[in-house]
Amino acid sequence: MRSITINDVAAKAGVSIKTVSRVLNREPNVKDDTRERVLAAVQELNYKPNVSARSLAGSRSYLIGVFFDNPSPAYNADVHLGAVLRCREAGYHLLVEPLDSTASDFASQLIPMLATLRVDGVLLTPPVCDNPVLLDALEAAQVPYVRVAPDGQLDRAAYVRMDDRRAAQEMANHLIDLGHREIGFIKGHPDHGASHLREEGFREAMKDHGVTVREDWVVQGWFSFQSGFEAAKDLLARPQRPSAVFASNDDMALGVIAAANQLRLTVPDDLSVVGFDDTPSARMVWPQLTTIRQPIANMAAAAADLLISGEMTTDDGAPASRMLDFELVVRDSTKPLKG
Amino acid sequence: MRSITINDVAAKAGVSIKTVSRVLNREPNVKDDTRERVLAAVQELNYKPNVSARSLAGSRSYLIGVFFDNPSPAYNADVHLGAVLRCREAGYHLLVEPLDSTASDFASQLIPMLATLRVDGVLLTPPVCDNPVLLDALEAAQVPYVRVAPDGQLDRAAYVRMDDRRAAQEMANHLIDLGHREIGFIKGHPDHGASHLREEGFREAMKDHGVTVREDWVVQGWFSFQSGFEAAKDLLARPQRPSAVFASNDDMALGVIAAANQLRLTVPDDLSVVGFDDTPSARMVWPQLTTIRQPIANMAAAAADLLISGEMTTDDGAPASRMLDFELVVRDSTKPLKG
DNA sequence: CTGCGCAATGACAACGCTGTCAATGCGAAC
DNA sequence: GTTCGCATTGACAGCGTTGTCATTGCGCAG
Repeated sequence: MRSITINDVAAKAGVSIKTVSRVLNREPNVKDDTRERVLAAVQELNYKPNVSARSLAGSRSYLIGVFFDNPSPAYNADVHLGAVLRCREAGYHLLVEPLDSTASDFASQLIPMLATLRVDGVLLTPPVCDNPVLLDALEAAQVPYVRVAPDGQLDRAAYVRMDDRRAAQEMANHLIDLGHREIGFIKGHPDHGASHLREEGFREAMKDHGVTVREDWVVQGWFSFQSGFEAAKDLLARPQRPSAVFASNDDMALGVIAAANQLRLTVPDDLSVVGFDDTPSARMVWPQLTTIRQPIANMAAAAADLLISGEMTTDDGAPASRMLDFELVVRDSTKPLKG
Repeated sequence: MRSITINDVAAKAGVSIKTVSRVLNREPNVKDDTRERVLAAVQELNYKPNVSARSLAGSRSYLIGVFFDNPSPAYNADVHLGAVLRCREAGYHLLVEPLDSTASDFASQLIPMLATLRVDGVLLTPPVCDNPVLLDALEAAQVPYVRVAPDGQLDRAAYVRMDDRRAAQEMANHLIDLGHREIGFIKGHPDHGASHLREEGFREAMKDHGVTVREDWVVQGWFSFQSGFEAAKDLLARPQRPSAVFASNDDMALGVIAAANQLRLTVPDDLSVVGFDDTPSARMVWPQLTTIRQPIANMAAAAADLLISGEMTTDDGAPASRMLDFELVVRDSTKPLKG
């Protein structure tokens, strides 16, 4: 099956291949008349340019890499989906590259890969988006990259994120609006910037409503089910216990629900529980979890956008960035405090 | 950053570029001496061939596509991971292509994509691996493909799978070994071949041990949490209820646990529950779920292997296939029947 | 009517590799 | 010593596109 080349199109449209190339690449200086004739031929022959030839001849590869080392498959899947969809619109394709950032030869594995592929850019998701070794390597290889939900070094490169702080604030407001005052909080992994933002948001909401945070009800967690389970068993076994628990992510919130079940507490009657992330598991329990939906796919799409359009810096030279909206998803794990 | 080309290597090794190419592609008729000299130069310069140039000049693209339309992100992630790892070893890269098989222009979207990319092969996962439109399109475009865990039409093309039937049998054996005789079964989505295999395995194990299957305890589910939840609420509310429930997948098993919790039944004390798949959520509940771990990543790796090696048919012309081992994962949701 | 300037188009090399085929080297057979 | 055959190597032409630069066409000022 010999496939259709630019020559076939050129012949059919009665122009040179270069003119076809110009039309395809939206270059200026083509008469409208000619352009239409070419497009018609393209359509009729169902011509699709050969990516390999394009990238060999030109500067772009029409390939975007996604690097990740995230334990949550749901997160990765959302990133892929969002990015793929946007890429497809622009004729790009997505190359996925799981990374093992714990490996010592991590970076030395990477650079050759970049050299082989000549991707037009890469999309970095947590936690690799905050790996300085990786960022250095990318910059050294002059590969453009956009970070999704980075923790810090925001002035280093373009990024897309959501407002964790304000989301946590809204979540806390939700609990307070339901009448809760005795609210426990389970912190996330201290190495994750989001942990701190979420805690800050929680504290801010409490302060705004003049509710005191009981520090002995603020306990450390590690973003894992197990850590949430144990933190909750500790918290809920005390003589005085909160009427609501705000876990910094869903996995821990599920741990809280499991612990409550074990202690014969009914959620949400005896205890309201909220999480953060809206992972698939959040709906795999009863009661289904009230949580914050991160716009992961949209963030990835926005990141792909920046990469494809090349708008990696603002006019004044600072890294471009996008802040996307989250969504408070109220389900069955929260309930107004009984009179 | 001009990158290193085959010319640089050839110059350094003092041979022609064609000889370098021979070494790199493991072609015969190169003196050991020469080969070593070339490899040394490759090593020293850290040369990596340009994929675009390779695929333009040669027949292979060193790209493998993964098509999927699976609602479970964890499943997809495992597939990607397994495939990527194997691909990387062989210098291949993975292109992910989520498909929307419900879209009407599904196939017409697809063919151009294949034409553009010239992938060396594609990996098909459920449910798209059983989509006849897709298979037809791939065959028409002469794109080799390997199916992971296909339902039927096994003589059509190469595939990799596990023994759902025997896995279900072992799972049932586990329950029977624990002393359970009153076992409920929640069927999976009737359109999925695995549903039937799992049910058969269950029935076979029961028969082997001379235990009668109570047909009123065999209820229909749809592989979703909700369907498991509702099936279990029905099943467990009856005057006579089973001492164990075998759900055809984890999502439904989690539904069973949730229903049990709601009915104030303690798992596993009052009821043993088992699932199938070992999804991440299986560990996000208490008690953690006894289940079957599918070798998803390994299946994907094996599929990539077949694609890369080109061993798509056996010597007698039949499609190649691989059957991989599963694993029974015993956790906390099963317990010996009391007295 | 001529000439200038810019828009529109095309010819051709280059991208980095592989496939084809010719050239060379070398040992064995005569 | 010659010749033949095969193992080894290299020269060169593509692969299908884009970049560069030359050429053509055309409207408008002089």
